[in-house]
Amino acid sequence: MGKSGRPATLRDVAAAARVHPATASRALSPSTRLLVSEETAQRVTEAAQRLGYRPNPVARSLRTRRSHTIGVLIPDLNNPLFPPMVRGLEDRLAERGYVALLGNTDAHEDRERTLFDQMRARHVDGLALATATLHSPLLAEAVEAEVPVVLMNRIAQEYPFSSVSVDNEQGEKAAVTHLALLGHTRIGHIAGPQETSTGASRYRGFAAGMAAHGLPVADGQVVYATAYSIEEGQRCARELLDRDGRPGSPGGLTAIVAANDMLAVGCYGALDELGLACPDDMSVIGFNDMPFIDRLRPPLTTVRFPHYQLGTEAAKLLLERIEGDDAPVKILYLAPELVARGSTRAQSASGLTLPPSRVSGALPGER
Amino acid sequence: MGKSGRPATLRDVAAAARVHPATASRALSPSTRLLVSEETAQRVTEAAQRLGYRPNPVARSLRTRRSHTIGVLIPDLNNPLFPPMVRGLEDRLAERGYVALLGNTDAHEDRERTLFDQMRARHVDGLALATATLHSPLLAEAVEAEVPVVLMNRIAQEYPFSSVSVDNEQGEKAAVTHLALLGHTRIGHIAGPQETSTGASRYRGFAAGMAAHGLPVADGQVVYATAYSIEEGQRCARELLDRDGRPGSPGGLTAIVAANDMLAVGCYGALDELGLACPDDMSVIGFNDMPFIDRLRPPLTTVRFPHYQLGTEAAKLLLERIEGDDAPVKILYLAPELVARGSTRAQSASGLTLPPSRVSGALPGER
DNA sequence: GTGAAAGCGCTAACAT
DNA sequence: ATGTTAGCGCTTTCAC
Repeated sequence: MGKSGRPATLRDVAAAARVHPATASRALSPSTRLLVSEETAQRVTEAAQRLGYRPNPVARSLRTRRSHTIGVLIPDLNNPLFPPMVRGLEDRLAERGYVALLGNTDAHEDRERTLFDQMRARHVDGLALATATLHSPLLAEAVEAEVPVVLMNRIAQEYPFSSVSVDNEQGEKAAVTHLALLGHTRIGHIAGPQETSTGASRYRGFAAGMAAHGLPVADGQVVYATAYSIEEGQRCARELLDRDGRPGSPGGLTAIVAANDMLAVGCYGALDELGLACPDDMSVIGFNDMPFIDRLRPPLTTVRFPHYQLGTEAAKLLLERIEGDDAPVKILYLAPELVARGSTRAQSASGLTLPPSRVSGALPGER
Repeated sequence: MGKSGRPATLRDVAAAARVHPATASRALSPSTRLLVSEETAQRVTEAAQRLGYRPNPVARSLRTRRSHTIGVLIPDLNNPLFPPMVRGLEDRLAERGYVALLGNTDAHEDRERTLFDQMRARHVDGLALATATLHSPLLAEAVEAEVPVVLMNRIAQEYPFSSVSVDNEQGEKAAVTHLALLGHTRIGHIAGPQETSTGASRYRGFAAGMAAHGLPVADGQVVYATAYSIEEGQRCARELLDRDGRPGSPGGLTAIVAANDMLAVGCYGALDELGLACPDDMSVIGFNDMPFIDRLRPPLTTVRFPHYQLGTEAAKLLLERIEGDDAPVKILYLAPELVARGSTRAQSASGLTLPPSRVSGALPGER
């Protein structure tokens, strides 16, 4: 802060260093510093220091047409998946002098449109999109406006956008393998909403996993949730157990693969209602490894989803596109990781529960 | 978007409407629209529409020295308290055309300083601070720089800052009352870090509650956590139970009031270790009503903290100070609410557990 | 190596 | 009611 009260400008620094403002500008910008004699550069730097000069990013943006601002669109910050993702993104962006403008769409189409427009108006240098309902108009506009975009946990093949997602199919397949190695053969699936890419790909992973282990999937063995909520999980689990008979009864399920942790928590509720115990009567496995999910009784076995890294990687890809001259579009997949906890347990072929075994230790990527 | 490719500027609009740019500016700004004839205003608006004109907020900021941006400093977005708070803030700010710049300090002093400076450099119109380690230098600087500030869940009497917080003392007192009405008399407290305002005020609330019910507090009956973490909760609970003897033994505790939910979850862990059951052997009560805390076994009785409203109210107070000419500084307290769940249960004077009773229904504000 | 001049897009004071 | 002028603070040609 200058003595004067109002913050020092480049002009003030130039005056103090007895040079032209343009020279001061050159001396202070790392990229142009070599255009200026070492001696004057020194003098300017020192003057800036003395006056507590801080460049005005607004003026700079006006001139350079770069705002050093990234728009981030997510459905809802309260969904526990997003805070770590956003932190990853912001941490990485901050390192490079960017800040994030966050918008919650609540999966509302017009809210999404409004936020998109507002961010464009604020001249964001790039966009990171994690919204579930991502409609082509937005993407097409982004292409036309040449705004760099990175997609988080979403893929849009038809657009030239980098994206980073977790390999959901592979993760859900690993979940099935985990159960299969524990001796389960009659495994149900609570699928996520099929219009979401996670719901669809995890369902594919489930089917692929079952097929890989030669396990049949009967009609009633999959129930589709209409939302990723505890209530839906409970409803679907109820339906699954009704249809296929309770565990213990012939042909009854012995395990449920839920498309995410919330649905798995719903399973716990349904099992409670029916007086069944997890994992004794039924093994349950989730997806995401949400915070505190390891504190439930029993601690939930789940497929960990590296949320924070999803954010940092997305930031990297986006910055590449923004700053690199010719960075290619990249489609990045992060490997999920099975986390075995107390909600899954070995099962004999006869339908009797076995004591916990070490067989699960053989799974790659497990901890 | 104009045909030309590059976005339309005010100049373009003015040209299209055959008026001077200044007139176009007046016609487009709600506050100055009355200075212009209805007819030309119409013409300008239409031209703007046609050209897809969007004002450049950067240029506007440079001119008006208002950025319509608010800096928000929190310790860590991953802490489940903050997402709802931030959403409340952002939702309210968005209504008024403001956006939030979010910064995570991780309770790191220099990180806080860096972020503070960056936000000042970006000319935020105001600051919302929820950082735990809030040092006077920052506050003093904010005063000097005349940046409006609102404190969230913090109070700094010595500064002219509005603040909104939950009445922690009152909330913790209600927790004690809940237990007292259930018949508990030997109640321990796991206090939060005493250098945080929440830790200190909840401790006061605990003491006040005990006093109000004529219950003595022996020396070993309070243990101080050094952090709001599950691990610390577990450590403290262990210590509490060691010191005062297990429940059942004469003089042993029958209930624990933890200064927040994380610490309460730690209690669950310690009870598990010792082979004790909650609520049969020991009642436990938390603070915050974190998401999913109602899904633990047993569901945690806790003091609900209206996080979202804390955010919305903070936004209101801040905008008042920014936009109002002479809005006074306000210190706002939000009332907490006791949420009775399965982790607390009635206790006879003799130390025997009674079946659940309805007595707790009498508590005001309970649900 | 440095200075001069111009301009990013907008708005506010002043003039008419 | 509208046009003129100027300038927010910075960077970037272009001269010298």
